[in-house]
Amino acid sequence: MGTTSKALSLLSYFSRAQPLIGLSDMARLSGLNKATVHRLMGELAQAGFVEQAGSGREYRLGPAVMRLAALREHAVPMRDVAAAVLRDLSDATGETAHFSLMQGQTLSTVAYAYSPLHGTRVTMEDAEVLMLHATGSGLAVLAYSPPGMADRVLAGPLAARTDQTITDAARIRAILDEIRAVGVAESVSGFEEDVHSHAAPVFNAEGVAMGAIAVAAPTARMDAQLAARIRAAVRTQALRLTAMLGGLTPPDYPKDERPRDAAQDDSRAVSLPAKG
Amino acid sequence: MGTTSKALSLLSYFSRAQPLIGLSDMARLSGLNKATVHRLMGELAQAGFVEQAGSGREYRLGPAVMRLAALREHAVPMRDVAAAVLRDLSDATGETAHFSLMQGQTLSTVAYAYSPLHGTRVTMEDAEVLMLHATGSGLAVLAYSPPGMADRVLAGPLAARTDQTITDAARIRAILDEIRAVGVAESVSGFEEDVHSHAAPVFNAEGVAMGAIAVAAPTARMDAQLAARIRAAVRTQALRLTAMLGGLTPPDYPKDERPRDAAQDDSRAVSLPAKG
DNA sequence: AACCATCGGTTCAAATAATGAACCAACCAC
DNA sequence: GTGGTTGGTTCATTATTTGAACCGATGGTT
Repeated sequence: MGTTSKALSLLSYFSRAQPLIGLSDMARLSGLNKATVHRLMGELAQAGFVEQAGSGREYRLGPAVMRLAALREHAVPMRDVAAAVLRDLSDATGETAHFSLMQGQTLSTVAYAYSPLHGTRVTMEDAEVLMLHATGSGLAVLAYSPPGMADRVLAGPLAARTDQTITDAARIRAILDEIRAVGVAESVSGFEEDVHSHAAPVFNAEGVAMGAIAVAAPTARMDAQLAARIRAAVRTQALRLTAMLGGLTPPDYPKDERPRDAAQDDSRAVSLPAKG
Repeated sequence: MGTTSKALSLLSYFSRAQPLIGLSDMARLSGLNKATVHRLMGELAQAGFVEQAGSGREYRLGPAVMRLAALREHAVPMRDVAAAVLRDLSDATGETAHFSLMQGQTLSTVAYAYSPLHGTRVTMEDAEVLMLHATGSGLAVLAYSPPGMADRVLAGPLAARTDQTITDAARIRAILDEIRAVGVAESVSGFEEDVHSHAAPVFNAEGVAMGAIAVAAPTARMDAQLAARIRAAVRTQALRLTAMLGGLTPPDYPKDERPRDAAQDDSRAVSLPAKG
């Protein structure tokens, strides 16, 4: 790993939960020597990527990222494009819609839209990181990533966010096959309790999944009818968003939703009917 | 300069005008060896800070900056805070208001607000870089930066954006003194033709200028009355924004707008009355 | 079709920058 | 005081970065 990668990796330790990180903490988190971290943070600070917070001498993300983000958004107005699609998607389903993008090894939320239809809804956080094996979006992306990708992720430790998170690699592999057969992924309470999400992949110009859009609904509200409506809508809108972002939906992506049995699995249901 | 700084400096060559940069171009722009640039861009790409655009193999800013920006904005909601202040400022003046922050050696626009009052208005670009010697905001910041700062900037080449840009270092030094006497900076057509801007510094917790807010109006609309209203408003709102961002307005900052002669300079007017 | 100037990308010995254990001084809780 | 922190520094050792030269491919010119 090059020095630059190390420096950039330091930035990834900042999160919503931990916006301020001290020198020693950063050294511990990254596993790098304190002197090394000090120098790297110094360089990052000089470039404005981090700054030292007023009171303590802890570091936080700096203003330079704001400038770069504005330029990125101007060059690739993904967020705006996605916002329009998400609005349609949440209108069509009456539930929360969100769009997440792969960045390195993680999936992070780019935009979301709520529906005013119900008083209760699934809420999202800006820039939330979604676990690949425990969310509908993550599974949708894994199903349509290069083979090595899923292998790498499933080889690593699979943390359980809830007691319904599936952490068995073999079972997940089977689920990925099922997703590929239908084009839509599903997760019930795998990431947050009482959240049932459906997701479909969004492809880049090479036909590889670069992210996913999803609809997240309270499990209490989910039934066969709503699920069918959501699957159809998320599928349609994913195709549309892929096109709008200049991506290419691969030829082997299922052409249209197949007829499904109305019967749902029990509460632990996560997979889609394997039916081919 | 460390390797990390070199890598980060590459990111600064992306701009609104040049969102896509090829390998050879980047090597030329940065003055680094092509092989070096290739490796650094590779590391930046791996971390998601840049990506290679679909068609050519040129680079552009990547999705990672979006995520970091969302976290930064969550930790330090400057943009939101500034947006409210700018709204008030543009309402009070009927003209375009904007807020810019120092990042390294340059001043870049963070947020702006338009007034619906007039059909013609000064328009802003996201993340625009403002020249320190040629804009009201830049002069306001220079006037309230550590002494070395102005020396460094004025020692370098002072480019003329328009034929009314002041490029004489001695003259600018005199103008900075005048700004310090009144607390508000002014620039007429120094950056864009037919734009008259007034600016006031925004201070950080150490009492050093970290940026400026400004009101930009078409020169055709500027008269003594409007100028007086703008000066008062930009001053008030700068004090307010400094407070809201946890900054400290230094004790020697002029307490209130002094009575001024109604007489304006001729068209080349840029300085404020030196009166002390 | 030959030519020339690009382009992005690669190679490898030489040069340079990164590294980390040990060491500060300052701060805080006890 | 004492012990365990903190952020920050030093410098000999080590490993990474560097850049001239070199690819093959592409695209325009003659």
